[in-house]
Order: sequence, then structure tokens, then C-alpha cells
Amino acid sequence: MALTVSQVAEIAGVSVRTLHHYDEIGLLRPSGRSAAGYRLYNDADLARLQQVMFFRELEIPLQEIRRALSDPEFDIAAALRMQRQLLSEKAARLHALLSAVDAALARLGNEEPMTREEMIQMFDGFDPSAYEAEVEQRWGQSEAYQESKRRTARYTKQDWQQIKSEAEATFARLADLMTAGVAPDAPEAMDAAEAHRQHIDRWFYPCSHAFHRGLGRLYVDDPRFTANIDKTRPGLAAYAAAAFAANADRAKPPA
Amino acid sequence: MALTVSQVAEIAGVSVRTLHHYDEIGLLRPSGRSAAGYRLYNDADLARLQQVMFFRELEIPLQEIRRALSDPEFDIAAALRMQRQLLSEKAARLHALLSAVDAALARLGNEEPMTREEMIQMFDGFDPSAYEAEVEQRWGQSEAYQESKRRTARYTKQDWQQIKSEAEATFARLADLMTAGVAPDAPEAMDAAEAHRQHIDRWFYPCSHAFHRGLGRLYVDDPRFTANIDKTRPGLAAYAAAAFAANADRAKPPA
DNA sequence: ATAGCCCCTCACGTCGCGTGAGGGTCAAGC
DNA sequence: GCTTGACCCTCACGCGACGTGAGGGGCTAT
Repeated sequence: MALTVSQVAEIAGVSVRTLHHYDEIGLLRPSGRSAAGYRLYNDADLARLQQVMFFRELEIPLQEIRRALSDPEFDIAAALRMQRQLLSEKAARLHALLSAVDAALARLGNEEPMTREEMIQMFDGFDPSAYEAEVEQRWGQSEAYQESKRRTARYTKQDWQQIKSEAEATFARLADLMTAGVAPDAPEAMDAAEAHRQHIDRWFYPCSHAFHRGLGRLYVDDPRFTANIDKTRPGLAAYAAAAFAANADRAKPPA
Repeated sequence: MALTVSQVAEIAGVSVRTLHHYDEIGLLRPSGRSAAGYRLYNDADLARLQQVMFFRELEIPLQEIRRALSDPEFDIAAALRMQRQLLSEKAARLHALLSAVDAALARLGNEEPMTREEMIQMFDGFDPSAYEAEVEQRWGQSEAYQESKRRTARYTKQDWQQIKSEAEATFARLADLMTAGVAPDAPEAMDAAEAHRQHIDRWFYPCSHAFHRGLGRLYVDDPRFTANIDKTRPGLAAYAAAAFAANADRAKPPA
């Protein structure tokens, strides 16, 4: 019943070198050796290899796998949850990439052999250079800002169009409410604020209610934002800020 | 307008070391140096960095990116298609992993602290040991077989259920056509054959029309396959083989 | 006894950087 | 004019999970 390296390798679909490696780092030591020093694996070794491969497939570092398998107290659930989180982020990133590639291919299909410059256009569908430096100062190295930069770098032109129209829609909704004389802490206004928060959360960075309230303040404090927003309707920036704050209070009432 | 490493790093969201590295390997050499030897990047350099980051995000090796950017004849479309394929496979794999993790977590939530052995069960939802040796002989070390082994090792129990029901559906479709007296080279039969081919292609290995034809032959030549398929309806294996061949001819007519 | 395939142990290579070590540069404040 | 601190430079080793020989022994069959 004792199997040699190549047999185990074949069964498990890994390379011989991989088995050597796992032996070296103490992740999977064969239970026996032949007289000539050949590694000999029994059923228990195979079972352990299965476990190793499971965790490896989840992209858990080998060292951690080793610890996990040796520690009977190891919290598998916690590890799985962490890993799940990591995997779903990776998946989301992959989907964004796929649509970026599709967009690129679509263009390639239609017209002339798209230049590389055109391709890049997809990636700077908006012009960050004007605001970027100052935004940086205000938001500093905040997590949110970093995350936003990471995310936005990946959006395609199509994405940007959708983002823009969505953003306009939420502000239009707020503008209508304002014109109708609805108070910014009315439920409808708060709902519109919430829609905006989710928009940010979806497209830019994880946006808590508290953070959203801060964003509202920025809209009135920073003349560039104020000017841009008040183009839709004068006073909208202040109205939006009040609605954001009310919505934040609704979610987590002030102490 | 000339930027130093840290400025470029900040803008692009990469590390200084990364820029050093890209310089070292000739992927992105700054267009200038200051008197003191500082790297100085201009707008063209930034543009090139954008391109590099685009391809890098697609997980293309840096060396290939370098070649791509230096070769004006480089077929971007082909590269994108290849990369798309690769990415979508990765995404599929990730989703399988996610559901595997979810399944594991679900069990963990309910019952006793699930044993590792239970966890592994997910991974051998089917029993390949019975056929494996012989299949190996027939298909030998073929690329397809290796690829299939690699892929199938990763499917979860859920996946297998879906695969199984999909497979049954395609064979049921063929069985219906056969009973209805439709010729195996009729369009409907060829469409059903094509559905089966895509099923294989999706779940097991890249399955060309030619390869699919060979698969059909295997279904009639190998009594184990024949018996299993003819359980649904006697003669179905032969009918399927004929339909596969017809479908292959349709895709690429015989010389 | 020879051939051919298996096995072993070093040990260096790969990729995309991270992370110092050791030292020069530059603008600002004292 | 000198120090401070934030930049910049060039080596050069480290990492993670193996790949890929090199050099040598073992096993089995003809």
C-alpha cells in the first residue's frame, strides 16, 4: 500500500518536486522510507495531502496550512471567513478586469486597430489632475482615499458613464426634493441621501454613514465641490449635506 | 514637468521600488536623469506607465508587456482574447472556491465542528477510481486529459450536481430527438451535440470539434461508456456519436 | 551486464517586487 | 555655514512555491 513520490504525484495531480518541497518544509513528511531512502506514502499521508490541497486551493500560505493542520485548536471557521472575504474581493477585481477587457475588445472589433493611446483613455475617463493634489491634502492618506484611487484606476469608460449618470440621478432627486420644499431630514430626502451613499460605496470606497456625513461637509466647505453641485440648483450642496447628516443620524442616532 | 520617483509613485499608486524595478528590467526607463542621478519622468513616461499598469492588471508577465509595448506589430487583440480566456477561467475557479468555502462554513455553523475529513468529501463528490486507470491508458498523457484532471479536482459538490444535471439534460435532448426519428445529422441533433461539446468545454477541458468527434467514437467503442449512456435509451451512444460527427463536419466540413 | 526508468540530495533560477544597508542630494531652519 | 530631515541613489539579499537541471545511486527486465 506504500506509494512512491511519482505515484502520489500522479494521483494527486501535483509534481514530484512539490512533494519534495512539502517534505522539506515539514508540511507533509512521508510516514516511511524504503531501505534505499525512497519516500513512501501511506493512506494517512494521502489524506493529509488532500487537506493540504484543499487549503492551498484557497490560497492559504503553506506555513499557515502547516500550523492549521498541526494545531487541534485552530479556528477553521475564522480562517475560512477571512479567506472567503479575500476570495470575494479577488473575484470582484477579476470581473472588473473582464469587463475592461471586453470593452477593449469591443472597440477593437469595430473600428481601426485602436491605438494604445485610445486604450488608455478608458482609464482616465475623468481628469483627476486638477483636484487631485488638494483632495490628497484634505483626505491625506486616508484609507478611503487610497481605496478610491485603487478602484477608480480600474474603471472603464463605460463604467464612468454609468457612474456619472447615476450620480446625476441622485443629485437630481435631491434637487427635486429641495425645490418641492421637502425638509432635508424628511424620509424621502434621507432615502435619496442613502442612495448617494450607496453609490459612493459601490463605486469608490466603503462609505460609512459617518464618512458620508463628512463628505456632505466637504461639499459645502470646498468651493470647487460647492460650485459644481450648485450648478444643478443653487443651494443644493448645503441641502445635500443636511440630508446626508440626517441620514447618518437615522442610521445611528447621535448620543 | 519632470517628476521624481516618489511623485510618480504617488500618482500611479505603485511603490518606488516598483519603478526602480521597471527601470532595471527595461520596462520603463525614465526619459531623463538629474545632475545628481535622480530619475526624471515626463508625461510620455507616465503614459507608458499607464499602459504597463493596464497590462499588469491583466496579469500579463512584465517581460511580455515589454515586448508588447516595443513591438509595433504586436497583436493586441489576440493578446486580449487570450487574457480574457485566462481571466474568465480564474474567475470561474474563484466562484467554485467561494461556494466551496460557503458550503464549509454552512456546515460549520450548523453542527459540530466539522472534521477535516468531511471537508475533503466535497472534493471527491464523484468516484473516478473505477475508470481512471483505463481512461488514462486510452487518453494517455493527452493535454485534454491532464487539463480535465486539473479542473475537476477543483469542483465542489454543488458544481458536480450542476454538471450532472446539465449532462443529463443534453443527453435527454438527444434521446428525444432519436425517439422522434430525427436523423443524427439534422440541425436539431447537431445543435444538441454542440450543446454537449460546450458543456465539456466549459467544465472539463477545451474541447474542439475534432476532439468531440473522438469522444463520440469513445462512447461507442468503450462498453462502459456505451452501457452507461444506453441506460437512458438503447442506441443513444451510437446516435450521439453520429450527431457529434455531423456537428464536427458542420463546423469544419471534411476535405 | 546493460538499458531505461525510477529515486535521492544539493543547489541555483524564477517573478515581482519588499526591505534594508550604506551613502550622496537638497531645501529649510538655526 | 551647519545641521536636520526628507528625499534620492546603487547594491544585494529575502520571499513563496516551487521549476529545473546536475550528479549519483537503485530497481527491474531483458
